[in-house]
Amino acid sequence: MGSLDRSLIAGLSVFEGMAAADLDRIVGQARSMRIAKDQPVFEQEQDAHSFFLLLDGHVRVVKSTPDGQDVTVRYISPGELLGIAHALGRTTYPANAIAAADCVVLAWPSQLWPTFAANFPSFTANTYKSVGARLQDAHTRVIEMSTEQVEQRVAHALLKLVKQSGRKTEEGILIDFPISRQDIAEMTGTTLHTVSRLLSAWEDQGLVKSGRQKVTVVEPHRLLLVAEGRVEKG
Amino acid sequence: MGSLDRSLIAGLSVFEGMAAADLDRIVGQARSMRIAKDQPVFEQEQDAHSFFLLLDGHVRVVKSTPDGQDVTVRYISPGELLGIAHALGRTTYPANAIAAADCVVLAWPSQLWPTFAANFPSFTANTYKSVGARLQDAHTRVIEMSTEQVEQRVAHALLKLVKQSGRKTEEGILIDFPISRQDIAEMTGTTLHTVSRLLSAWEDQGLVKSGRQKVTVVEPHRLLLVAEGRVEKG
DNA sequence: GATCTTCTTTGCGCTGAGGCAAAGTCTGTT
DNA sequence: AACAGACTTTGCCTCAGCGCAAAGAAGATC
Repeated sequence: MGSLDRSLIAGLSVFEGMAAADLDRIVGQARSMRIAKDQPVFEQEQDAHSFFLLLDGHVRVVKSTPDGQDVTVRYISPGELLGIAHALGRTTYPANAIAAADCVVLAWPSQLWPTFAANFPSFTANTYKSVGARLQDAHTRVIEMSTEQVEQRVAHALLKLVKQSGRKTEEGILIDFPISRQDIAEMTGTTLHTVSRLLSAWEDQGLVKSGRQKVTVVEPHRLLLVAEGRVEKG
Repeated sequence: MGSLDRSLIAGLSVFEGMAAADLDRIVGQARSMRIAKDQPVFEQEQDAHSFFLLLDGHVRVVKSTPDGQDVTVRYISPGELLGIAHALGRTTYPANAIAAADCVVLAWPSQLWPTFAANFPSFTANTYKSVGARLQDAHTRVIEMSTEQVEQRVAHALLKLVKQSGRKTEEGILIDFPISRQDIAEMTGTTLHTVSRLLSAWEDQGLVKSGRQKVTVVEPHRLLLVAEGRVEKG
């Protein structure tokens, strides 16, 4: 596996406040893996043997319902942990994690977690801080689903993706990995048809430009107005 | 405040696996408080000065949207922690916690959290385990909101309340604290009108009995069928 | 026991958004 | 360059569930 060194992880928020020697000790126990687009990082119900850090690429976390519908729980960007089931007292993964683009991850055996927790208090604290943020996000999601119309939810979802993985282009801000209408529908609790209609309408108004598995937000400010429901239908 | 002793908390799952002496040390630093029905335990945005353990009663955790709608995040039963913002890296409470019935809580200053985390590893692990369960619940909630009809969601909500706070009576299982149609609506992302209509229909079919701020589930099994969408409308 | 307040029920009309169906478009492959 | 497969667009119809409105209980208060 060759030379993993701390430069891979130094500077990431989960490792904030840690000594270089500790980073070395942590990286030293990791295994680096490449995961091709559309391949799983881990799967729902599977024994949670490892936890991961995404170094490059994008991962989609999806839960499948008994009757076969998929709901996207979150998208993961480089620098974030995933699969930390053991840190939350679970022994299996609660969802499927699928590479939304080619990825590079670091993997640690889950049994290292207790040791890490005991020896690297700021790593632990940072990790739980990010768990707190996820819980927060999940609640925000519930609130959006409870109180907003589909149009607002889709707008919010795009803005979140843009913030998290936006890349500036001359046309606007591009969501920097392939994402289909269906994917957006699974994030917002609607159908690909409705998402398609919304994107078409927004394109007519000059808010976004979109194509096959590709969305560019042209006017984030106006899209935010839509997200906040402060725009009447035209 | 008098004599708090470990018998108050021994046996609760968050304190599982802890020595009696440690329980004493923990309880010794707590303050016990009574909170009357409809009074706040803590409020959204407020500085998270303390974290709490509910000893008796029921607490409703509610988030308010900017435009004044309320969404209930969860109901808390005796034995559960609440307000552990600091353990998740936050300095303010993320929501309002309101006594749904008269309550007794223990309170610890938040600044004790790091000490507890360092000195009582199994308490810490148990706490994060319960956070994991909450995250799980929140995701389940998102999935329900995404894939189920209102009828199923309300049925699921009632079953969850029954499981969590049900008391057997001769008529069925009573949800053991006052809960209005509005409260149920805020848990399920619908309106009190729709909840009222559903309860009326279910009452006609003999699934539940309900009254002012009171719901009794008469036939949990049949209600579960409704929750799972395996029943056609009659 | 009369009044007030809060909670609940129910009727009616409307509409946002889903289901179905079919056609269009893009990409990679042979 | 034609084909296959995957993704997207759009039209039309339908209906679950919301908004509005008004009336009906059940407690609470004095």
